Amino acid sequence: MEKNNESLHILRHSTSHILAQAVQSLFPQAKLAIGPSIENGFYYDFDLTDGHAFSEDDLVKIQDKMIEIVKQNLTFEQYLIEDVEVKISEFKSQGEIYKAELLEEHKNDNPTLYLTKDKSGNFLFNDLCAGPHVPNTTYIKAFKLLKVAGAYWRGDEKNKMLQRIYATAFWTKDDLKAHLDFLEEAEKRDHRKLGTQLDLFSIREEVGGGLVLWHPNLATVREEIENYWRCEHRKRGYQIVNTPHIAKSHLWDISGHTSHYRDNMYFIQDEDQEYVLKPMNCPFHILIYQANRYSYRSLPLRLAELGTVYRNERSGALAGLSRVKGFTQDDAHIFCTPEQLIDEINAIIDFVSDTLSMFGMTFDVELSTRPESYVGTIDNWDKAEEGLKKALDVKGMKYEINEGDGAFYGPKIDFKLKDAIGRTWQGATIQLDFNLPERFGIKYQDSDGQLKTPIMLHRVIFGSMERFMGILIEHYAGSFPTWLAPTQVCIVPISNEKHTDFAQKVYEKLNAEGIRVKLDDRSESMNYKIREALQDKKIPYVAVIGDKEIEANAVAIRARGKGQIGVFAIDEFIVKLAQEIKSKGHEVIG
RNA sequence: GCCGGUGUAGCUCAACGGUAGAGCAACGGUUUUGUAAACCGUAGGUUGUAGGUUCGAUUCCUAUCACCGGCUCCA
Repeated sequence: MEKNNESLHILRHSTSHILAQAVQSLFPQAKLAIGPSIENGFYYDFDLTDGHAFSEDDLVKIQDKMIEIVKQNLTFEQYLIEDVEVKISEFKSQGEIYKAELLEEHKNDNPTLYLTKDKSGNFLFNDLCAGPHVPNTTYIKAFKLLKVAGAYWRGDEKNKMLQRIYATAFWTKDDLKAHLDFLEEAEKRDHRKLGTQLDLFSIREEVGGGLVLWHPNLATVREEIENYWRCEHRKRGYQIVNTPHIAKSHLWDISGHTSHYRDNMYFIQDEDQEYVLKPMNCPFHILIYQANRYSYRSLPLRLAELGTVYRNERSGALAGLSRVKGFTQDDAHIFCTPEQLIDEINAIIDFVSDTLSMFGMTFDVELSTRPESYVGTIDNWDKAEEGLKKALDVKGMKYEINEGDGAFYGPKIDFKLKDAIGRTWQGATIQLDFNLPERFGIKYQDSDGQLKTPIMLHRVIFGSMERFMGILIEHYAGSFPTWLAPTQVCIVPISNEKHTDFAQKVYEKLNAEGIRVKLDDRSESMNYKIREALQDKKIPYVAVIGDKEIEANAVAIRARGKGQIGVFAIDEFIVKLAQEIKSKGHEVIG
C-alpha cells in the first residue's frame, strides 16, 4: 500500500474501526455512531447509553485495548449486505439505532459491512462502512487518542449529545511524534498564553466573559495596525466615519435586526424608550448616506469605520480574543450602482489579499449563500449570489460553497484564516446586500434621470481587531516584527554606575525619533536583562552600552533569536531601525 | 445553550478532610557586571463566589460565575 496523503485517510479510518472495536469490547453498552477520518486525524462518536462519561483514564485503557487488538493481526474484510431490511432490524435489535439510521439512508447504495477477522477466521467486530480499509492491522503502527468531547448526533443540537473521541494515526512512529510535537509547539503559541506572558490583554470575571481589556502592549500593536488601516483606506478611496454605540430599537426594526438578529442583541431600557447596543454598524452608515443626495456620478460611496459592536454569544462559544462579546470591526460599507459592482468587489478582494500577504498569512475562500432566516426577495438573493460568484470567477479565485451560511441580509465571500493549531477563523468578509438599501429606501439618480436603489457591500478586512490580534499573536508566536513590537529597543548599560548617563542620552535620542525604546537601569546583571528582553519580552533589539560604545558613540546590538549582530554608530542604528519600521516586517538590521 | 474537565499568591504549579507550600515576578539589601537567569533577605492567599455536610472543608455535596477541550453558532 502506497503511503501518501490519500492512503493516510484510509489508515486513519481503519484505526477508527479499531477504536470502535476497543470501546465496544470495554464498554459493551456503547452504541456506534460515525467515525470518519478528518484533517490531522480521526474521531469516533459513541452513545454510552448508561450515562458513563469517558475519562482520561478510560482513554488510556482504550488505547491499550487497541494495541492489543492490533497485535492480533486481524484482517479487514468487506461484506456486502444482501438483505438490507434484515440488517436494519438486526441493528435495531442490538440497539445500534445510529447504524440503523445510516443504513436506512444508504439502502440503495449497495451498503457494505467491514469485519475484522482473526487468524482462525473468527469475526470479531463489524461496522457499517463503505471502506476502503488497510488489508490488516499490521499497518496500524502509530496512533494516539487525544481527547474526549461532546458532539451532537449529526451535528444537530436537537439530537442527543454523543461522546466523541478524537485521535490521530500515522504510518510511522516518527510521523506521529512529529505531529504531537507540532501540537505542543502550537500550544506555546496560543494567544491566550502569550497574552498573559507578554502582558498583552486580560479578560476579567468582574467585567464579564468575552470583554477584553487591552493592556498597553497590545494597544500599541493595535494602534500601529489602525494607523496603517486608516492610511490604506484613504489611499483606496474610502472616507472614515464615526457612529454611536446605541440607537433606538426602531432603527433595528427598519434594518430587520430585531426580527432576524434578536438573540445576539443587547437591549437597553431608558424610561419608555428602548435602545439597542449596536451589533453592527451598517444602519448608521446607511443613515449617513441618507444625509445627502447621490447620483451615479458620485458613487461609489465608501464609508469606513473602526466600529465597536456588542453581540450576545451563547455562553460556551467564547474563546480568548477569537470569539468575544464586544469587538471592533474594521467595517466599511460601499454604496454603488449595478455597473460598478464587480469592480468594487474585485477591489475589495485585492485589498484583502494585499493586506493579508503583507502579514505573510494564507487564507481559504468560501462563498456563503442564503440562510434560513433572511430578508428580501429570492430574486434579489439569486442576483447577489451570482454577483459574488462572478467576481470570484473573474479573479480566478478558488472557493468552496457554504450553503445557508450567509448573513440575513445578503450572501458573502468569507476569507478563512488559520491559527497556530490549524483552527480556521473567519477574518475578512464581503457581503453583498440588495435588501437593506431597499428597507431604508435609499436612492441615487441614474444617468437616465430615474431614482434607483443602490447596491450595498458590507466588508471587513481584519474582521475584528480582537480576533485579528489573536491570529497575529499566534502567527508571530508573540515575536512581533519591529513595526508592531510594543517595545522596539531595550537599552542595557553594562554598569549602571559608569554607563547609565550615556545610555540615558541614547534613550532620549531614540525616543525623540519616535522609536519605542526602554532603558533598563535596574540593578540586575547584564545577562539577566538581555535574557528578559529578548526571550521573555520578545523585544526585537537590545542595545548594550559599555566603555567601548561610549568611546565610539555607538551601541552593540543583539537581535531577538539571532544573538550579537554588531556594533553600530548610534545614528546609523537609528536610520536602519527607521527603515525596518517603515518596511513593516522586512528585516533591515543585521 | 449542550457534553466533559478545571478554578489555590501577579505568573507557573504543589498540598486533597486536620485552618496552605515552592519557583519566577515584586519589595529591601549586597553586587556594578562585556553579551540569553549574580547573591541574601522580606512580604504576599477568607484556596472563583454563595450555600450545605462535618467537631473540622482548599479537599466532599449543591448552586452560581469564569475558563479549558469540543458540539452548535459566529467577526
